Amino acid sequence: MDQVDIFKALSNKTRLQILSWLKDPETNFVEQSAMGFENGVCVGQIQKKTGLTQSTVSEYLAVLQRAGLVSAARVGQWTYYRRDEAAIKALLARINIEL
Amino acid sequence: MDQVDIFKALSNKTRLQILSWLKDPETNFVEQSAMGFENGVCVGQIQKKTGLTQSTVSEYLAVLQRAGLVSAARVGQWTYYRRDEAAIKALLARINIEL
DNA sequence: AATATATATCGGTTTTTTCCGATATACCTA
DNA sequence: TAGGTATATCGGAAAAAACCGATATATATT
Repeated sequence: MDQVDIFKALSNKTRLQILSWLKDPETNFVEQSAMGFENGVCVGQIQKKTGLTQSTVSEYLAVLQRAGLVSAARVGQWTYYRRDEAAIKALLARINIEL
Repeated sequence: MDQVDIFKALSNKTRLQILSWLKDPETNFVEQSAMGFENGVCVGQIQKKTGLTQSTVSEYLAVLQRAGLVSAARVGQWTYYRRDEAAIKALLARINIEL
């Protein structure tokens, strides 16, 4: 994934919000507390919070994943997304040098 | 200028290249060496290097400027653009915290 | 097997971005 | 003032992104 595509992934208000929410799932996705956040947050919870349709949010999560900013884990019928902190850190390091 | 718009400004290969070239004008814009780089690099030099049309490059520089990434200085018939290092630094600091 | 739930994918409409050529504006020089 | 050069702006065609609803797929449950 090249730099331009990473910036494109970040060029959308909703996607930036999702990334931000995923920094603190306990606070931002209270409904999921019962099942815990070990694997991240499932699509449905994120979708509800954005107010956009399921298909749109699914696509947005795919964009973030292709950019390497989040990772996905399928568990049963759910797909959980979480930030890929290592990748984000690496990206920041790179941007700090290159920009 | 909000975060999304800054990322949008960075979501284009040519604009990223321009930003990168402007880090080292002496190396990247040899033709302008005679007049020096005190005020930055003039549009024509940048345009030549991109291979795009004059109007496109002018618009791209305006996008970078609106994002606060470069500043412009008119001198005679020329407009010189240069990186706004302070703004870029501030942006990086913010991204490092918020992303 | 049948039904239900969660997510992904597909096809389409609308909006935005990319890039162009033509033209306008600003400045410089004779 | 007239003509030349540098840049900005305008109008538009083509490509990409932002969404959506409908449908497909995967898993779970009965």
